This record gives sequence, structure tokens and C-alpha cells, in this order.
Amino acid sequence: MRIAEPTVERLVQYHRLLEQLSSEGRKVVSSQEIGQMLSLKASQVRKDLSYFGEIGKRGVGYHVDRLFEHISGILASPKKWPIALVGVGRLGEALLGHRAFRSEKFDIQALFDVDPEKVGTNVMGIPCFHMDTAAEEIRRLGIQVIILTAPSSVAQLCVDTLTAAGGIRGILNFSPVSIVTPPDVLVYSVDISVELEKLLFYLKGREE
Amino acid sequence: MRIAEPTVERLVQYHRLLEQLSSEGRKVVSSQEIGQMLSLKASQVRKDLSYFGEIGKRGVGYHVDRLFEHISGILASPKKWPIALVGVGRLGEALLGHRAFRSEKFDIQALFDVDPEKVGTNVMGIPCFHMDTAAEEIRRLGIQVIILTAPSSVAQLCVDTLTAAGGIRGILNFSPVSIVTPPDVLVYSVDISVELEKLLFYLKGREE
DNA sequence: TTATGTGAACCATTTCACAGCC
DNA sequence: GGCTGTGAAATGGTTCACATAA
Repeated sequence: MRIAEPTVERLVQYHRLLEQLSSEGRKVVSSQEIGQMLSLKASQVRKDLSYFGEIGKRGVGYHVDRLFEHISGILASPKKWPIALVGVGRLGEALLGHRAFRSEKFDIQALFDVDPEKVGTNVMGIPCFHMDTAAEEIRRLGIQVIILTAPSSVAQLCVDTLTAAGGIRGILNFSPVSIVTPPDVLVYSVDISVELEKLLFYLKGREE
Repeated sequence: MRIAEPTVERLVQYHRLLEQLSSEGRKVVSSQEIGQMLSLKASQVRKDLSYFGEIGKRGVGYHVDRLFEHISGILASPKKWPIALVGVGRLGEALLGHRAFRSEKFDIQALFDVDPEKVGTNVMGIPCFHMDTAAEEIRRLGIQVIILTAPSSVAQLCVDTLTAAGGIRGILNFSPVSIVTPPDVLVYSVDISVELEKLLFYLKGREE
């Protein structure tokens, strides 16, 4: 069964929350409590969790550690994905150092940039190569996923170069532009300023 | 009329695209072309744009500069929102330096952190204060919006302190945790790692 | 003839309401 | 009695299809 995107997103949230609850020694939690902590309806939580079999106990709730392991299994990766990050600017470096980007599911093996100050050095322990050599490095390392933090002006150019190398399966795009890829490349985007635009738009509406 | 969130998100995209098209000297564009460039259906583009009156010309398309100004008006802010950024780590600094965070719509007037290396200095020209003095600074400067880039572990604590100061209308949360606020505070979140999780989840599904 | 604007149909997601089990 | 699991209903958003205007 195809799992809807909003559901996957919430599964990640449940996973994080359960990790925290578990570390606090919590044993059991109800859909209502989860909902309160994540600002979701209890029925939403139950429906999400029910897609993967009956994991809760009626009249009791969900066993924290058991549910955590269960969701771990759903979100688990069959392998460690080989990733490259393209564009080692402030944002790229911030991501490299971010706790959320340390994971068992992937391994950032290469960085690409055009800045001579960075090419040839290691950043956070990862070697930085010149964009001109990206295609061969991608093939050599078997890179399958790209984190794109290059400036908007060159984002599409980078994507064209990288996908032409072959083997790229997915791109996580941080540039505030929409990029075009071959249909077999999955793209997800994080637009760091569009949420601020939305916030201000709806705040304006509240001011009257 | 209430405008749906996905529509506001796309309006921001149209706005960016039109700015670019205008700078390239483009005069007219059709819903079909806009759709192609942003990976949207033409009908979606037309519906979005029609919410705000008839702005296109039947048989012709949309006049680029006119549509750009039109959307500018829709997204316009009645004032420059006074903002503070909380948590001057790598991510916070990356945002401060990001082009997308320079805008007519707001003004980042204060930074808050607990690091003695940062408190009392200016970062990107903005003064950094200690979190302990946040409440008084927020009241003094009339801060209404918070960009939260503090570590997850203290995110909720920060939110409680900040909202208690009064006057806070909205929070843009970059911590990968869900935060709880009084109902009059609007919260939007940018989760920099959840999109990567989704990407890997669906890539796994494609591998078979 | 071409491309917009829009009601209606469609599809996806959320919420309800209650049966089922602990 | 309490809380999950789940069809059914409601809601929200997208796409279609065509009337309408340049």
C-alpha cells in the first residue's frame, strides 16, 4: 500500500517524540497524548499508526519502546545511501554540522564546490572536490543522492551536470527555485524562506 | 476569502519566477508555460491566479510585469515586521546571511543566545543579547516575530520565555521538534531533515 | 483560434463515530 | 470503562471541461 506523504511526515515526528519519551522512562502513551504533544487529532494518530498493523493495545494505549521500534522498522533504510552535498556555503556547512544530518541511513561522502579555498580541503571530515570533476567522482563513489545547497542562480546547471553523470536517484533541494530533472530522479525541496512568507501572509490577515 | 496554504506557497513561487522572467525581458507568459517551469498543471496555475480577480488576457496569457506587481500586492506586508532570531549557531548565522532573508517585509533587530562569546557582539550587524534579557529586549524593541534556531533540547523553554514577554504574534521554528504556544501565536515550521527522511523513504520503495 | 476563468467532478486526506478488544 | 482500529462521512484541494473573451 502506498503511504501518503503527510503520513510519512508524521511518522518521523512520532519517531522523534517516542525516542524522547523513551529516554524519559515513559512506558505507555495514548493516541490522545501523542496528539496533544504534536498538535494533532487523536484519530489522526490512530489512523496513521493503524496502516502498519495493530500495534496498540485497546483500553491501554501504545507501548513506547515497542512503537518506537515498529516505526524504526517502517522508516528503516535497506542500506546506507551514498550522498554528496553540492555548494559548501554557510547553509551547506550548517547542514553538515547539524545533528539531524547524522544518520545511520546515509553517508555524506563527497562535497562539491567551485571555490578554490574549499576544493582540495576537508570540511567536517568530508573531502571537497571541484564541480568540474563531479561527474567522475559521482561515478567513482556511486553517489545516489544529492543535497543541493548551491546558489539559486546555478542550481539548475548543477542538477543537469549531476544527473548527466548517471546513478542519481534523488535530490534534496535547498535552493529557493524549482528544478527540473529526469522523471526517474525524485526531488524533495526545503524552502527556508517560503514558510516565513506564509507566516507573514497569515499574520497580516490576523491584524485585520 | 480564506486562501489555502498550498496556494500561498505557489504564489511565492510565481512571484519569484516572474521576477526572473521580467529581468530576462519576457513580456507575456501563459499558465501552461508557468506550469512547465514549476512542475504544476496549467489549470492549477489559472485557479490560483483567478482567486484575486481576472488578471490575465484570454487568448493571450498573463502580462509578466503586471502579474508580478499584482502578486507583490497580494503578498505585500502592511509594515516591516520587527523580528528576533533566537539561537545564533551555524544554522542561525546561515539564515542571517541568506539572500532570502533580506526582505522589505521584516527587519531582524535582535539576536538572542547564551554563548558569552556571542552576547554583546554584533553578528551580521545585528546586536546579540543574552537569553536572560530576552523578555525586556522584546518589549523594548516591540518584537512580534521569532525565528527559532535554538537546539531542540531548549526550543520549548525558549518559546515559553519569549511568549511570556508578550507581543509575540508568530514563530518560525527550525528546530526538529514540535513546540506548544498560546493559541494567538501562529507557528510555522521548517524541518530541514524530515524532507530527507521522506526522500529516502520513497526511494526505498522505488528500489523494490 | 487561442488561452483564461470557473463550476462541477474528482481525488486525497482528515475527522467522526462506533464496534471490538483489553 | 477505556482506548484502539476502522469503515463511513466530511472536508479540502486538484483537475477537468467548457463557456467566455481577446
